[in-house]
Amino acid sequence: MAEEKELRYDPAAIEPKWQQRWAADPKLYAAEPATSGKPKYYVLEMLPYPSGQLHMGHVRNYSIGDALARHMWMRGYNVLHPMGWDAFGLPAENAALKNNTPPREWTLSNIAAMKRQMQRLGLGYDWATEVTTCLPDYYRWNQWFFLRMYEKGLVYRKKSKVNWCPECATVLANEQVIDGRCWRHEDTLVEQRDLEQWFFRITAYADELLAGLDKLEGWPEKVRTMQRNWIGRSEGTEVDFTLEGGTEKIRVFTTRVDTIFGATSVQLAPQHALVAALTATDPDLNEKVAELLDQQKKARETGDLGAIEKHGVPTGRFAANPYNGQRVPIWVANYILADYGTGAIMSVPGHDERDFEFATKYGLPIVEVIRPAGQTTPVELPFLSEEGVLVNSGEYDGLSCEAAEKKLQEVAMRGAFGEATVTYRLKDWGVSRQRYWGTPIPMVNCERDGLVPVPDDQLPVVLPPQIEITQQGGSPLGRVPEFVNTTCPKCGGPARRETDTMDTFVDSSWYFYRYTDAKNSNAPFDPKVAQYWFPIDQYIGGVEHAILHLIYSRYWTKVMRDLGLIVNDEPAQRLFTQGMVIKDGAKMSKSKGNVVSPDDMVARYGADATRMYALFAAPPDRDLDWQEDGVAGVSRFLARVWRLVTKYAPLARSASSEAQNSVQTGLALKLLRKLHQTIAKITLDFGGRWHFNTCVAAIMELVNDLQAADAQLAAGEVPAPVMRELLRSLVLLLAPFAPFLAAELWEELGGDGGVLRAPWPKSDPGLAKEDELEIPVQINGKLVAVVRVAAGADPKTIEAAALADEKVQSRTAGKTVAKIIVVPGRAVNLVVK
RNA sequence: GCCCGGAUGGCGAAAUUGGCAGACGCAGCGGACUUAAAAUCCGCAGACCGCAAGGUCGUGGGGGUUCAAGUCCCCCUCCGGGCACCA
Repeated sequence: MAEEKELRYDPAAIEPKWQQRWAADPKLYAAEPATSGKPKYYVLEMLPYPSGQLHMGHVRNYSIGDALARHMWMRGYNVLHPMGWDAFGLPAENAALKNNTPPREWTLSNIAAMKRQMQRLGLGYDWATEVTTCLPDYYRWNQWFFLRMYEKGLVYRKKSKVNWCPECATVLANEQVIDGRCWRHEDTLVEQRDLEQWFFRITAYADELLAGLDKLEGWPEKVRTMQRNWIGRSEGTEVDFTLEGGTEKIRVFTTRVDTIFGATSVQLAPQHALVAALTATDPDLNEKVAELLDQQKKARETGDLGAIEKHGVPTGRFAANPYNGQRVPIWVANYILADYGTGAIMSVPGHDERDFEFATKYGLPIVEVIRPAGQTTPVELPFLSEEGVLVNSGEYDGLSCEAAEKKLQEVAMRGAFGEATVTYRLKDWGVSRQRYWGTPIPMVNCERDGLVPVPDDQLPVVLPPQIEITQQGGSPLGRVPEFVNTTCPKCGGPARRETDTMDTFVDSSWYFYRYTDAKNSNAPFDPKVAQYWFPIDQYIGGVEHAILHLIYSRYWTKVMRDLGLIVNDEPAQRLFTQGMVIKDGAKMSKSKGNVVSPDDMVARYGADATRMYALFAAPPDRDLDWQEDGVAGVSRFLARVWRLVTKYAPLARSASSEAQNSVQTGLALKLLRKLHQTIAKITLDFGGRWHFNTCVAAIMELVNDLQAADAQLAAGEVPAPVMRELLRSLVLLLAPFAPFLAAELWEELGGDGGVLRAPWPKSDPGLAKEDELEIPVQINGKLVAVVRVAAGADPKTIEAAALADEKVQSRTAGKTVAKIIVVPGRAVNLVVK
């Protein structure tokens, strides 16, 4: 009875046992110092928000990273594999409102719960380097960076139109507004408000952020494209049109200055500064402009700005084209964006689709100024190509578009009515949040000295621990007098602290540097240590961070480099974005009711089976369809491994020599060959392709082969040293995917030092090579037979073998073999007529 | 509209350079073991025709290149994601 029990694979017994043993060995997953002499490898999964529960997306993300980390440890690398918590943010305040729990308490207990889940999953993190962004020893460095950036002119304050989410009761960055809605509240329309805000000058690095993308070859093309679009660099020309009957200039931005002789109107955004002046005396016009503004606002709110119907009103005023003095009407239009370019455009209906649509609607003239080279008759309008020559453009006629652009820019510069410019879609990063649970901005406002930075020796500006969270608007910190009231660091007089906190994306912009030196209380990190570990060798996370986090952290890296803290230009060498976890055709979410709890899976099948299924069900970059039956299947497989290894472990342990020294023929050779093929396949995949689904499949094949030979193995047909190599290697191959079972079986096989420090098996190409091959024989491209030939057989031998085959002979009898194609090692094809 | 992915059995998927389509797993069917069941083990399994031997068709659709196409080229459809009056 006792024996029978022992033969059952019982993850509920094995896994907690190893979890405890690992917890008792804090050095196990710890990185070694730079002096270790080993090559370094920094593998990082994106740190989670401590919501309280891991979801399957986390499990998948961390299973990928942990498999890689374990593999690299076994390959002898000095591995840094840390974990932390993106612990500031609004949900903690919402929870405080709902449950009357302080945000700090709520957050820290969630962290404890999720950490337990991670440990139960057997994820190999070095908890000594854990980073929790809501603790003062971390966020003081956010403040420190803020001050350094302030000194460098990278932080500034201005009153501006900002995105306001009524639900969050705070400002949002542009990056946090999706289709006019809040990124956290899909149903909540974002409002525009005028507020004094702190900004990070990310646009100062726009060009470098863009250029750097070309060098990030280890990043998915998709992410690079998204960032390129987001930065939205556009080269063009700014040109001043002169207001008729006034001195004002109307500066327009265009990427097609070569078409300027075709401009038949100037279009202003409803918010354009000039509009108010032009409409001041005309209430009727004023009302119409208000309508345009309203349409634009509505379209922005519903997210389909692109589908807005174009409306415009003529102002009755005119402007002069600076190149030829031509008089064109000034309109106000709802499709002109105030915050892009100069908020004013020249309308060239002959060569711009939108302008064409607008001009057609309102009966404005449409003039041809570009024509395909060599064509003598007018071209059909609108003609949108940039390949052509100028017509109807006075002295510039006959120039190519490209040449005309250069020439016209020069003329504008000389005439001081315009210049070549670059415009970006990217805006500066607004970081002020009117929330409590975030990093206090380290500035004070003195009645005498104005804005004064908090000196370094007064950091951190600590968040008051006890605060009543209410739904009142405005910054909660503003209602805490003992926080607000302070003295001016400059004059010692009374002053008020800044009460806004920083966007939580500040926290995650540099957290991965802190891991390298997490306990440092004198600096954010030691530059020498960071230099050793950076850039991150492999960063793994969801594609949803392609713009927000991944652009901010690239920016931060460049700023830190210019502050002299680091030497790398980019944070991560390689980025991997894993697919989503799907169930029943939809992304797992509470609202869809299709959430599978990792805890349930672990309780039912164990951590190994849960993790291994997450790697087996699909390649990591694709979406994964969660099917619980599949987890059960992986669990059955692990049980099979367990029975097989425990059954033959005594035999393997009895081996007194290495497998190389024993005779390798028959079954032993066959199994060793399969083993070495499997090692080669998996090792190759870890090198970058990462199709862990096929790695697991390959291990299954190996186990199937061993299982099929069970009777012969039991009869002792395979010598002990070979069994030892087979089983040990099997366990080592399994170790990155099923760490608990591997640890247990490694011990069972008498392996010492723990499986994580055991060297990754090496494939012997001589052993892996087949000595006989099956070659498909086709006739006119159709498979008719398979012939066996020696591995190195020359084409003649293969051809002869193919022709000798019975089926081939019967198919070719009485016919002419016109041609024989032999691809050695691959195929034979007979062309028969 | 533009830019990325993707479409292969009942299901998740595999095929790394153009060379046996469907590895591996799930679900299914049959068998062994068992009084029985569970567990385990062995076997079958793309579709259609056929008792069988065997044959025909088959990787979203249409065309093409090639001795040979899931894979390369052209056109189209559908699904997922991103961007979108950005002048």
